[in-house]
Amino acid sequence: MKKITITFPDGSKQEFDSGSTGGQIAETISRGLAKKALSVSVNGEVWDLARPITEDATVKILTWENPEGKSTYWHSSAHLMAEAVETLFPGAKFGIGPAIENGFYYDIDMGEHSLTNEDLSAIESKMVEFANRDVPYKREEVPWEHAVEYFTKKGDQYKLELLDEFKGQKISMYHHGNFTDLCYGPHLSSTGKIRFIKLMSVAGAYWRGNEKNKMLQRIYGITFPSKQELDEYLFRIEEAKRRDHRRIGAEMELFLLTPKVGSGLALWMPKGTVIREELEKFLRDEQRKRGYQPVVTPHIANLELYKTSGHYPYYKDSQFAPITMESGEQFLLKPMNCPHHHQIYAARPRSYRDLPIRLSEFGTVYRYEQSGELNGLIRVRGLTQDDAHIYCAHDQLKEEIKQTVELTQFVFHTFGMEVSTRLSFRDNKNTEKYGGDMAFWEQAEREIKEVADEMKLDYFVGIGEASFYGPKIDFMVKDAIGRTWQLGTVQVDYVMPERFQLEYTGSDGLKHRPVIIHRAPFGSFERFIGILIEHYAGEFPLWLTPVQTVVLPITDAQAEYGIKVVQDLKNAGIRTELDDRNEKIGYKIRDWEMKKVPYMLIVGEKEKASGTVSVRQHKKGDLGGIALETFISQIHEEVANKSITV
RNA sequence: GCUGGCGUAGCUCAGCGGUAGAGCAGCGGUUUCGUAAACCGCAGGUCGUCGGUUCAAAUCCGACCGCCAGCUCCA
Repeated sequence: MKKITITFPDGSKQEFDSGSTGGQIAETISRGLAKKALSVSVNGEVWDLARPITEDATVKILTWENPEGKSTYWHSSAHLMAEAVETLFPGAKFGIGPAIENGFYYDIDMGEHSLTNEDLSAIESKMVEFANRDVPYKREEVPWEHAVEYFTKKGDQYKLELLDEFKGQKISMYHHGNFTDLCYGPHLSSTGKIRFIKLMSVAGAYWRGNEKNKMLQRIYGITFPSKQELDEYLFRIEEAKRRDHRRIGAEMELFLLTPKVGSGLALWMPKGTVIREELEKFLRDEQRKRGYQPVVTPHIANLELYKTSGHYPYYKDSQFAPITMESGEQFLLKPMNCPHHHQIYAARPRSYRDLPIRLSEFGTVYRYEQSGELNGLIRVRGLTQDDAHIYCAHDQLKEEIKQTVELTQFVFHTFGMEVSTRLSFRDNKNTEKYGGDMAFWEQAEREIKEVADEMKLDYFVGIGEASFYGPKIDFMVKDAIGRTWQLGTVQVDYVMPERFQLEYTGSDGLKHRPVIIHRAPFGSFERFIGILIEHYAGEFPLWLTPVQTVVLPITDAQAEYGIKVVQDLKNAGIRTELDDRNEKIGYKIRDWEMKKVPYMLIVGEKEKASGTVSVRQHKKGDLGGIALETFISQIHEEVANKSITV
């Protein structure tokens, strides 16, 4: 019998009979591992445990602890779900059914039938029943014609369409129970490993992600080997719901979205405005330190300006229609601040001595986002960017990029958010999406990568994520419950200087083109505050929170003292309210606890007599009595430090 | 924009062919109270809008509007 050498992740090697399977190899390592094994990585490719290995290979047994193992588990779950659907709805036609980050889905053409929640429960029960039969998943490799014949007979046009791409190749099919699917694999050894099943939702999805294609019904589900993990997952979903900025925003009266004003047009209420202004102040101060010059520009501009920039034709569909005057002049509600800033740059001849010029503006822009895209503050139609444009000479570019990256990182760290970095480059296969000379693009991408390397950023590259005028560095932040959001951006632009014929005179006396950096650490105040609300679950750090302290007199006898305390706090620049309602102290405490106010100052006879306040901290409880002046200086310190309480 | 689901009091929800309900919030009164809900009372809704079916529509049907989830898009 031929022998093969298997290399393990720790570098150790062992001989096996040729044709040994991943499952058998796992057995020789340990019983426990064999039991936990879901699939096996063979030379970096994920295989079924039952697939024979016939050549020397590097092998890693994959379990629930490995992303690839989870993926195998969920992919098999998708097949199990497909079997349940086919049993309950004969004639259903199947698109694709992959594992995703959290669980799996299957896109299904159900003909006229729309799936209901009852259907989902029925499918879920069927899945449990089928899983309990504990039948094996079997891989079979068949000639292409054979696969075509099978799906033709079954009438599954989607699978046939997929098969078109593999003409003449060997096709792998997977069988389990009464279900057969076209599939690369890999799969679990048997359905019995799938233990706890939850179908989450059903939604429409275009076949192959193309909106010209038919919309299929997509069922999302997730499965786990243990009840505990399922419960934890469901709990996380509840937690995300609890943090929903739309709910908290309404409860805390931060902002208002009403159809009476218009979809996606947020009104900032007094308390939300406090947060917004604190954020503005924070950034304004940081930018001033870094040599930015604030500018202000109007909300509309001549349409020609946006024809010059290229924004108008390119984003026509997502802009509010131009305003046409009787004279024939046309104006556009501004979708971008850049062309305005470019005009300020171009207002007079510039010397190399002036550069870099950093123009900043909290500029409000309007974009007609598709109705289905609107989402609370996260996606709106009127938004204010923390925008800036840096005009610099080419030899200043890398240093300027570095500074903007540093500013962005500083900003996110202030909020206690973990940042990861994506270099967003163009997709070479789809060049008509991008403006300008491709030589500039190559240069810009190279420079961005150099900066990222020099700064030792831990980055990944996103192909096809560039904007139409240049590559970007995008910052993805992780919030308090582990979700990632794309926020800040730094973009290098060689295109707009060309389009606007921007120039400066160099030390050589000749005209040169500047390079522009577009950057926005928050992105927009709307989106950023929406994310902050969810990140903090409405429990903002003291420097941001709309109401920092509330004074609670115990009875009317301390009302006057309460008023004095409130006034002292206000004089000290602390945002304070007085709760002199005729209610018991327990009631008031409960009320303000739910309003997430960081500090309650309870004043009774004792405090009145001694000129102190009894401090109760949100979620922490009674901290005891303290002199008012001491409390004020503690608050000042906490605000100045921008302490994070999460 | 597309597919599906949902629109009942400020909020959370019940009612699902036969005169619109509860809790919380609000307002009035009593109570003046020490660290997460005192008590009594009052008020509040053309049941998203418009049309249709019916003796009768919050309830059934249709269109529109809005919201939610997903898809597509995101300068």
